[in-house]
Amino acid sequence: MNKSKRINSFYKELYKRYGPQGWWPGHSALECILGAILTQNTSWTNAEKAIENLKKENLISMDKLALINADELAGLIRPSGYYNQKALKIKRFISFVVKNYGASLERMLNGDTYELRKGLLGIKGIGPETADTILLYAGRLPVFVIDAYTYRVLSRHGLVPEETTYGEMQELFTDSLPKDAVIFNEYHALLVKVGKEHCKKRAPACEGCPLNYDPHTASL
DNA sequence: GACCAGGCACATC
DNA sequence: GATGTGCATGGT
Repeated sequence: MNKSKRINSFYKELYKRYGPQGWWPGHSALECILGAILTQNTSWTNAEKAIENLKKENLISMDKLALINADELAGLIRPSGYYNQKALKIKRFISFVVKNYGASLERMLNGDTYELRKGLLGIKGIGPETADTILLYAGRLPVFVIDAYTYRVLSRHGLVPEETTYGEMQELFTDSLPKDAVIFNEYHALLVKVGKEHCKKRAPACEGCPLNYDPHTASL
């Protein structure tokens, strides 16, 4: 079985076992974007607490976030960790949208995807994972998100070598799957799910993994 | 108390 | 190019 087929059958197997995840609908594009920044190297539950604080203050708004100062913002997003850094990241992102898209997320997300990705990567504090998360989850654009779970689950199942780069891994998914944001969303969510349950960082390779995937026989 | 959690930038060799 | 470090809270 070639690489693309493995990527496809792995998805089918995960989907069969865990079903649709319906992940991260988020109530708005802006909320998804804030979540993408706030969850950097942080559990989603902590990022969620920070989002709740912003909601309480009615701050999920381009205008409000443009006006608030970074220190006050930092205080509100404290539970997400790295709060001083993240407050600056959010402010820089807002400035980017104001400057380039007249403060309109819709205008931002409806332009050329490749150009937008480059622009997002130009913002200090937004790297490839965060940029792609914004494109996929806020923009519903067919861009595959690679994260720590993706690396771990795929390498432990022998689907890619350990040293695979972000770009290489993304290319593998992009070239193997239909270019569909819904599938990319589901697949990524399923990888996080199985990663959390059966592919923990310290545990020996895939102890108790229900997938029982053997890369040599490619039995999936 | 150590370790982990849906990263990223920057310094140094 | 690889490797190390700061950023920080909250759960296990």
